[in-house]
Amino acid sequence: MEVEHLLLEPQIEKDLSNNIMLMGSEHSKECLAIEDFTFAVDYTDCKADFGKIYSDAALIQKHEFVDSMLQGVNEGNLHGQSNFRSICPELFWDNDCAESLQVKCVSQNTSCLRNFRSDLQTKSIEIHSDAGEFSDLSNALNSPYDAATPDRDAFFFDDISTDQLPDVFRSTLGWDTSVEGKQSLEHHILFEFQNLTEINKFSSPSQCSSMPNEIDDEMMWIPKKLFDVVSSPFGSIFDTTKLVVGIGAEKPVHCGRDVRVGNFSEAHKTRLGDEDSAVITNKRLRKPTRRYIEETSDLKSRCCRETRGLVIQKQRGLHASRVQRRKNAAVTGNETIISKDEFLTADESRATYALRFPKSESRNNASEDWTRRVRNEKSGIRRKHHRLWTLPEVMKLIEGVSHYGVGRWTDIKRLLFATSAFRTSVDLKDKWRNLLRASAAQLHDRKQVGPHKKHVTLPIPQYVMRRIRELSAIHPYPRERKPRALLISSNPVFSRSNDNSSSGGDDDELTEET
DNA sequence: CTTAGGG
DNA sequence: CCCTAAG
Repeated sequence: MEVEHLLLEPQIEKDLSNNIMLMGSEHSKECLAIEDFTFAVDYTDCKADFGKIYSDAALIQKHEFVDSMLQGVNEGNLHGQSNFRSICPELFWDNDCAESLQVKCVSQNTSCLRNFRSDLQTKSIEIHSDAGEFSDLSNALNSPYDAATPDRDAFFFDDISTDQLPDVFRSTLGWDTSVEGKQSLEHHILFEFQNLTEINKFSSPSQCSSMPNEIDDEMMWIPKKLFDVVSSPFGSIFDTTKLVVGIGAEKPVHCGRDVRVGNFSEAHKTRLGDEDSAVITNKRLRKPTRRYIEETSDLKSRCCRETRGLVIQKQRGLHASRVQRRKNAAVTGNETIISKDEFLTADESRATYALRFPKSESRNNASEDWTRRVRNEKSGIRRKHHRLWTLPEVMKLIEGVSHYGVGRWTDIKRLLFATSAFRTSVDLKDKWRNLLRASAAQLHDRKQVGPHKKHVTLPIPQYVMRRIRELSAIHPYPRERKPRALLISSNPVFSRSNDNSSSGGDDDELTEET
């Protein structure tokens, strides 16, 4: 039943005008209001106010979109996908859990209204649109709109010093960045953070398993400019209506694993030889772990797709400074196994967008990063599957716990992490345990040590921490480590009352510890 | 197979 | 993140 209502047809249907109307300015408030404000309270008293940050952008984006749709309707010679998304950035739920309206910009000749994939809660239609006027996030952040909300970034980066930003980036997004400069980094983080959602969407196993490839082809083209800038503070995973609208691309970026690369093959064959790109070997250096095998087979079955891959040893982060990566050795996986398609994808993407998206290859095969290995490390036993938890994932986990309660990890995994093959239910459990510890430790830290503890780990926003604590009160973690004194003291007392005759004096030794 | 818990 | 006991 949980799933059933997710499969319901959204009200937004084939009628294009309805779609336009829905996104019109006069309806913006309804759009923002219909959602379940799970974090409404937090918004009001929290600095890291994503809602305020992004709601503005959302409105702007809606206006922009409507405008250009009305203006450039007849000029569409683009074949790109437009994604217009209005969701809460901290609620980057998988799209399985929400309805998505996808508006596609196609050429005039092929224009038609088409609704497919309704079984996936994704409404797709094709319209005319000239996306040339759309700006990407960088522009948006520097646009006149910025004046209205000059410091919306500041909400998020308030407490983060400049030299910590790279760490913040890495822990939030899961990979390193080479961007330098406070402003650039902040924008970069925000941008990548948003893009993350889009990637998750496209790596949905339901898509690859149930959708014909030819449709995937279209679905996977990511617009060159701004494909996911907008967010607004609404939505819980279970009743979120996402308006996914993006901007058409002149040159498509390939993203995700579920797509045919098409005629890129030749170009990539040559590219494979480039010293810059990668060294390819046919063998795997280590025997795969059990987990690796499981995940591989899991992916295989899910995607009904050939998974015969190449083993690619490649330097990640070609554009990042080595020094910086060395510092974060634990996260620096140099050995990556990805399928051929994915590699090609990444390469193409990097070649095209190296300047703007230095790490776009990481993002593009983010769904495959679970195959990453951590090499060397002082001969130490490294974790072969270390994949940092991103903030969106943490938010999903929290929402899952709030809906299911603690302990129903497989349920949470099924509904919220269905697209994340690398997150097992055990991982969710572990992460929750760690989150509890972190949230508890944070309280202590305030009183105790200095304010600067060096954000090596993901800087979880305060409101997230608060929510975790709320949940931990509602759903106490099973047997969360009691102080040892309690355990020791309780047992002897109990046994003494029942067992007077045999052991009288010995008990005192044990109970002394109280 | 899932969950809890130790490491 | 890994491993394993227990149900």
